[in-house]
Amino acid sequence: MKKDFFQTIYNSPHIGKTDYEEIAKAHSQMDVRSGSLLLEEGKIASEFYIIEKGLFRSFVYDYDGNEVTTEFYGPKELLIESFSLFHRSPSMENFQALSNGTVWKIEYQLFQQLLGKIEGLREWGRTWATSHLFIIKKRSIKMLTMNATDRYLNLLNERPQIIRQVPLKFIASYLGITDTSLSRIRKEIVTT
Amino acid sequence: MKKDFFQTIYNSPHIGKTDYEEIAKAHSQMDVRSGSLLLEEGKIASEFYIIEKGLFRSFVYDYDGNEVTTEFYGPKELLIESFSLFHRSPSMENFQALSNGTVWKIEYQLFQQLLGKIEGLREWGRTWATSHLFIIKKRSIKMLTMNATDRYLNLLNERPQIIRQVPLKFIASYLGITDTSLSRIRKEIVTT
DNA sequence: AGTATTTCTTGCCATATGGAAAGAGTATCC
DNA sequence: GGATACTCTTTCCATATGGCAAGAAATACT
Repeated sequence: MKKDFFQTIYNSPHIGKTDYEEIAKAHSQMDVRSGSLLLEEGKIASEFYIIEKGLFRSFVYDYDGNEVTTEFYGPKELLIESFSLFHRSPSMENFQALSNGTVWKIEYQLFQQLLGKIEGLREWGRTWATSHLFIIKKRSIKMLTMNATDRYLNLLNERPQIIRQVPLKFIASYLGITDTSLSRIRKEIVTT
Repeated sequence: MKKDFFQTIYNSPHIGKTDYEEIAKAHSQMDVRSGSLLLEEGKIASEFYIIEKGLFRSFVYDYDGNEVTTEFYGPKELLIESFSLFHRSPSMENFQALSNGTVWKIEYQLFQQLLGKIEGLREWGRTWATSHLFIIKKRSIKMLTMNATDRYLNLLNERPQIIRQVPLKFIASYLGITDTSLSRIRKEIVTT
């Protein structure tokens, strides 16, 4: 059921049943084809997405114009560039579908209206923001303190399905190395 | 004037004069000696700080037990481990004074009360959270896309006073390299 | 099926960074 | 003023990672 899906996503003890119905109504379903972009660098995000089905990634361009994958996203995760969305400023990141999929989209204005009406949703937002901050901090610390092999093993452990479904070059740039190096690391691991 | 200070910190068009008086009253001044810790890993943050004077850093320990500096903080910046504070969970980070200084401290409970009373403060909080998220994302992208020399030059450009005042080993661990490497990089830059 | 495209691996060599240890320089303390 | 503890640089060598290019393997297209 549609309502249950949003209850899982916007999970908070202070959001009531009728609130979830209103939240559900504010989202619209959207099919996405593999490779398509849901947000492009430089544009202002006017909506965000909740993934129902499929695999996605966010990426930026480095100084040499190479794509650098910053995160992978799967079902029940949010595809949101919060700074661009809430500050109405150009996005730094790109969102791309890595497979065909289905997402639930919600417009900025509509979400702001819900935030104004539902205190529990504001609370959910604070929790999301602090948790997300925490996750990004942890990732950035890992980038600093672990070597490439350990980062790969860590990803393999935490998100095995990513490794299986995603082309090596995206995984490599996510780990901060070249696809050549990742290929060598894989070989090393297999033979160990 | 004390109130002006907090007006600069919690800057928001929707916070009134009397609100700022109440906010100012909720903070207490505290002198800090160089080297002392304001928060330790594993403890639950029960307060946060606004820096009036002095230089601070946050750091974590890597798998080998080495300290890794995650950020530097100067006057008018917040020393806050938001996840620990708002989720009442053990802190991942440590806060340390790198010089003698003065901070304004506010207790969790007191801040929660202010948040409950002042809508403008909640709005300020949302802005702070999204901006902070953005800053950390940018930093983590820099770690991925720039080499050590460029990261050093970038820091030198953005926060020259850090380079002048902070021991090289802290800067090195912030950049994700050893002090030996940073020393070599410095030499290379001077002769170029 | 057959061709084109993408993905992955491998080899060779260059460069960046690390680890350990020694020594020089600087600040601190009594 | 001298002892002590930091701080920073330097050297030697080891290891990790990158760049390029070729080829193999897998996948997509018609």
